[in-house]
Amino acid sequence: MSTSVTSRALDLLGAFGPEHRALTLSSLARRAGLPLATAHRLVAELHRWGALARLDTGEYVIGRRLWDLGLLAPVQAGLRQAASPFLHDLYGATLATVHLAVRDELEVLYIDRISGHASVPVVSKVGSRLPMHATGVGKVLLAHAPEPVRGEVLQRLHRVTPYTVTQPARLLEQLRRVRAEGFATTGEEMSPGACSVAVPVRGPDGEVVAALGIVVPDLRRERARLVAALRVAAQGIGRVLTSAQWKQGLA
Amino acid sequence: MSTSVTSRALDLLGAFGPEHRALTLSSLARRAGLPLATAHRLVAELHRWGALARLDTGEYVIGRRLWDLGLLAPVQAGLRQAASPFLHDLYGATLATVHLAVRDELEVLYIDRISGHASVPVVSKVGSRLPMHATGVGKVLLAHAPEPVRGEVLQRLHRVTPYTVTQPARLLEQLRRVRAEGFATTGEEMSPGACSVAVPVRGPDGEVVAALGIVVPDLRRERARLVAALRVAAQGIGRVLTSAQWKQGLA
DNA sequence: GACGGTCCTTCCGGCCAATGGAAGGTAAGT
DNA sequence: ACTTACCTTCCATTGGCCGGAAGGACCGTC
Repeated sequence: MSTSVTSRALDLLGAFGPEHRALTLSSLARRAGLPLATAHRLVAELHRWGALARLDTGEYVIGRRLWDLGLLAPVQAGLRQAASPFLHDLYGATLATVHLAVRDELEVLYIDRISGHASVPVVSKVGSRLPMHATGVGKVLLAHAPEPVRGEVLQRLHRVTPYTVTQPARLLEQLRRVRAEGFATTGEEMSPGACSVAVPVRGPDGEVVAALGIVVPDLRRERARLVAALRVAAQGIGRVLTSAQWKQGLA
Repeated sequence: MSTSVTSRALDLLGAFGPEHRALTLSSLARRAGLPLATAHRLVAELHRWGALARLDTGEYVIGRRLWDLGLLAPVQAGLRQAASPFLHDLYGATLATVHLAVRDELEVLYIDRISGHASVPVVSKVGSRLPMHATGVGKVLLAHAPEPVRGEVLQRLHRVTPYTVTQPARLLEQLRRVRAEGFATTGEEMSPGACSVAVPVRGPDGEVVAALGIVVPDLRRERARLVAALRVAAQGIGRVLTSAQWKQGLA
């Protein structure tokens, strides 16, 4: 055993997640694998510092101080900053949910998002990770990912909705077309009633550094217009991405 | 002394701030008031867990794992979510930098922000805190703050630019007008070349829960139109803010 | 090429702070 | 009144933390 105090405290923080935003002391202890008394002491300390806050129900949640800290993280800061205005343009032109995402290991990491009043409800949130084979931005990133990654992902095509592509051969063919045509689409493959289009964002050296996508209820009618708008925005982002700003993002 | 290990680790994290996003090991140790060897051990542990990341320069920055955690914090989550679409509308209508802010003790805390291509460069950032007496959103929040808070703030009107209002009597008169007219303005009081207009966002019970503001290079020409647009957006946000969604935000 | 500076990393024995079982208190459900 | 589940406090034991010191890497400067 011999786990250090620090790592225990961190494990308590790690017990929080998208599915577990509010936890009682005892569930925190359980999830972190700590004796209740120990968890109690550590949680009290985290709470005193402001890393955790306590709701009036007695449950603990991530505190404001960690929110502050999180915002300081240089997670693709250069990319986010460069892309922000273009995302707004794109939203203005389409009034659809707009996504900016990068690849994180075998998943898609959503870096920024805009959704308006009438947008289709979608699962994604800034900071959330979703499977690559079932999202528009995911397919774009997968199509341009290094071969080993693609291999790994193709082995684990789990079904999300009835329309999710789960046959490796079929997905491979789609990826080929993504590279050839320069955009990817999905049709209710991640969540019912949501279709998406996405294009690659290319950095100064021409390599794909991110994907830009939008989610709409129906794709058939104006795919051409959407792809055009996406391309304009993606090119704009790429132009702004000088290597100076870009170096900040870390793996 | 007798500072616990955990609080020492947290102090190391607390050494980061808007002005100090990247720190070397030794400056971390200095800022946290820890012996180098101790800091080294703790930082290594934080790094291993992913709370800190290391740039290729050897400096440490806040890591992705803390970014993830921070996004889980329910810091005005209900408000942010409710307001988001209206912020975009507002940006679309004005093409100016748009701010959503709440009061945090004696300062303004920026909850969300949109800035486009041509917007005036401004200091604010999501998560940053600025003085209330020199910003549009600040004046709105101050005008509707409880008396003790207003008293405190009026005693500390430090000058930021040559145009900053530093006479308590004059600011009080402005706040009176803010309450009467329903909007606040600033003219280069926080940063040169930036003027702002802001209006209150009222919750279900009519109390002021946030402020909505925009920053423009010049105010004289279309103040009326901007105020009108702001009011529409603020009312929209207020309407969406059911008490159910609102309870999440914590002090 | 020796020197002064700043940085990072490793080591290890003394000592003190973290540990966690146990007991007591609260609250809700049966 | 019993049961279950939660939170909080206490304290004797002990094992992990502490941090001075030593060593190494990497600048620039003389």
